[in-house]
Amino acid sequence: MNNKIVFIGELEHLSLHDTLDCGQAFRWKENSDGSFSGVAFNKNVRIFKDGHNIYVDGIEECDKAVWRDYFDLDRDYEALKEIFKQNPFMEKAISFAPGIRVLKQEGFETIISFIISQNNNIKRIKGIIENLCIQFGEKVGDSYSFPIAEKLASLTADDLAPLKAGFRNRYIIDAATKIHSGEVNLNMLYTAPIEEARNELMKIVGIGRKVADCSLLFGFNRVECYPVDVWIKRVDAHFFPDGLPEYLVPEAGIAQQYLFHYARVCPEAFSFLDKE
DNA sequence: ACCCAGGGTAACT
DNA sequence: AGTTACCATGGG
Repeated sequence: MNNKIVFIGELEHLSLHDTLDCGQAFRWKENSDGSFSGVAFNKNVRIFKDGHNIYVDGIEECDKAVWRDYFDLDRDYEALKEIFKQNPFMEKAISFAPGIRVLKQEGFETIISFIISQNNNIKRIKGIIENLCIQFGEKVGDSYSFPIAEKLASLTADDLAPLKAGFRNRYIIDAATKIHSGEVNLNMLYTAPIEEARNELMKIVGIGRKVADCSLLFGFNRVECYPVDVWIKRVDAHFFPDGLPEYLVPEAGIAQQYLFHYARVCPEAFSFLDKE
């Protein structure tokens, strides 16, 4: 294997830690030196920063555009954050983890991952996905690729029993089957009107609005999607009872990721609730 | 023993 | 059309 280190881009305000471990991706592992290892686009890579420079170790020069896309490097997050900060709670959320960027991950992997995420916690989601890859993926370096739709479509729900994903097993199989057959068309999800895209994904048993929105946001770069999970429900109830302000709406999904991470990780976020 | 986790489905009013 | 039990599993 050609273990080449490729320069991806230069960006001061990108934190690999905040971005790769804020609950949008589940397969990255932090190394002791602060770099991250994992498998994406069928390659086992290591990502690290040197100063402001971002590097991916283990790819070819021609893959550079894919990885720039993965980190959404051509979007101006600093300008976005300035706009978002008009809201005081948003300002706190951004200050807590300013280096977050919303990734553009692989579509199929994202869909299956967020099916697994439902009524589940992040630690366990990671474990189930890792076992899914080991069991049904292909060996890539010293790790495993995410299984392709064709492979999962050839299985039954019972075949997934070792994953301990419980009631989600049949959802995974239904998704893989409909995607592999073309009954659910992933290509349209990038550009279709958002309601149509959501409905396309919701043809799959086990995908409702929330999982559809997470899939579209993290897997298809649909930044207008605002997935509402239990944490965002709390945020909305206390800080956006009348809906999101207009300046958050066009990229609501990006705002959502700052809010989600802050609400979930920082105990201070809802400390005002203790005053009762 | 009870409650919760990046929810969805089916079966109720 | 709006609620609610139930769905597997593991951790607090």
